[in-house]
Order: sequence, then C-alpha cells, then structure tokens
Amino acid sequence: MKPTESELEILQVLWAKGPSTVRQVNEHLSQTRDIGYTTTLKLMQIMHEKGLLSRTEEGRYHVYQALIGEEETQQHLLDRFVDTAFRGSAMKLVMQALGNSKATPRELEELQKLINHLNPENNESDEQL
Amino acid sequence: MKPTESELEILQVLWAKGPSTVRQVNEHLSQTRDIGYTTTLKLMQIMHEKGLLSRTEEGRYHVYQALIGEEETQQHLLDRFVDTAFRGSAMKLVMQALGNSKATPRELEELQKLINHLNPENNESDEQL
DNA sequence: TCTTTGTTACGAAATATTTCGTAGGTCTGA
DNA sequence: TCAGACCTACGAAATATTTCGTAACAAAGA
Repeated sequence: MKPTESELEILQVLWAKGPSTVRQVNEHLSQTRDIGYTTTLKLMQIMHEKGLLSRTEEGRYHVYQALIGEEETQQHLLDRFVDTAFRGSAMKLVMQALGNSKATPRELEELQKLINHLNPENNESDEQL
Repeated sequence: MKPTESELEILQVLWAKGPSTVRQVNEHLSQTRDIGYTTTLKLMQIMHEKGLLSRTEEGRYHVYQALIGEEETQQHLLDRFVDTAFRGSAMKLVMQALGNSKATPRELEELQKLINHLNPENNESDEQL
C-alpha cells in the first residue's frame, strides 16, 4: 500500500481511464516518456501480485483495474509527504501550495466555503488577536 | 537538487538545528529509527559531493551545513508531488490537506488573509455562477 | 608510550526499483 | 497450414538507494 513513483504513474492512468489493458496504459505513458512495452507489463504484473491491481481475462487480453482508490491513496501519500517534507505542518504546505498556484476565482470560492465550514465562529469580520 | 528520502531526513535536521557534526545528526536520527553511525556519515559525505551540504573542519570534526534552503526545497518537492500524486492540481491538494488537518483559528485566519490577497475582487459576498 | 575512544574514508554488500530481452503461446489472414 | 503480429511470463541486467564493515589516523588519558 505504498506505490512507487512508477506504480503511481500507472495508477494515474487507470484512475483516469478506468480498466485498461497493458497496451493502453503503455500507449499513454509513452506520450510522456520513453518506456518499453514489457516494462509496463512487468510493472503491472508486480502491482497485481502486490494486490494493487485486479486482473480479468477478456479474450486473450488481461484487463487491469486499480484496487485502491484515488482519494484514499492521495490522502495516504499526502500524510507521508507532509511529514517528510514539511515536518508535519499541513498548514505550511497549504500556504505554500496556494501561494504558488494560480487558482481561479471559482476555486478560491470553493476553498472559502471549506474554510468557513471549518471555522463557523469567525466568518464575517476581520478581528485582531 | 533532488534529495532522496534519507537525504531529506538529514536536511530536516540541519535546517532545524543549524550546522552540525555527523554525530549530532546521527543522534537525532537514531531517536526515530535504527541507523548506524557510518550510514549517516556516508550519506552526508555523498550529499557533500553532490553539493547539497558544505563542510568545514573544526578541530578534528567536520561540521556540515545545508546548502539548499528549506522553503526553496519544499517548493521544489511540492511541485513534483502535485504532479505525480495530484495530476497537477494544486487546488485538489490544498483542499484535501486542509480538510484533513486540524487547523487552529489562528492559522485559518492567516489562510483567509492569503485568500483575500489572491482574490481582491471577491472577498465579501457570495455570488452565483 | 600505549591503549582506548572517536573520527573520517572507502569499498562493497544489501535492498529496492526500473528496464528489457527472450521464450512460448494464440490469433489472423494469406 | 504457415507467417506475422501481438500477447503474457519470467529471469536477469541496470540503476538507484541505503547500509555497514574495516582500515587508518588523531586525540586523550593512564
């Protein structure tokens, strides 16, 4: 339950595209970097052994599917990342990610809602402390 | 300029404690996990070769110091992380990190300021779109 | 001086991850 | 049927990372 970098790439494809064959995944990965077909195959076989992917035979293909959820995995990776890179301070990460992103007004509004929700006391005035 | 996991651990110590000897760093790391003195030494030597750490001789010790900044490195790692784990969506990461953190009112206020700053148009009313 | 302790240097083993070559099977169409 | 295209299995090489044993030297104290 701790995918490596390469495994994560594959998971990304499966999350985005749904159940896929090795060829489909490989085609996708090839667009961004050099990678041989059997490399992708081997990785997906290993992931299957590890229980990260399910596999069903359809005709002569194998169709693979992610067995772990995207959000769940992201949360897990995020927790680790906050620890290793930000010494546990989620807020520091948030501030830094936000400060450097070009968020749309739409997104900021969503974020605003989340903040108001987290902090119901305090959502209409500036106050000193 | 892409520290490994172990290298990051060492950087964390140096960032927190300032210039340190191998023994000091190792002592610190030992508190959280099993690691031999020469392992830490070797890592720090490698980091020195790579240009991640500077080294000055003081008496018979070597004193090491981080050559890359904490924020700068965090930003770099964050960029990579957003790409690999969140398919490039910084906002998604922010929302998820925030939703799962127990932020203090103090922190939320700071965050609020940042948002207002990012979105000067739109900081007092809800509107539809 | 001699022994013990603490230090660095360095090679190499151990482990983890990624990559690919090759073999063997199945399907398709000439 | 046979050749070619495409598939999986699998071992092993290549690469990256982490770990540590051993050697060599310097300092400190008996």
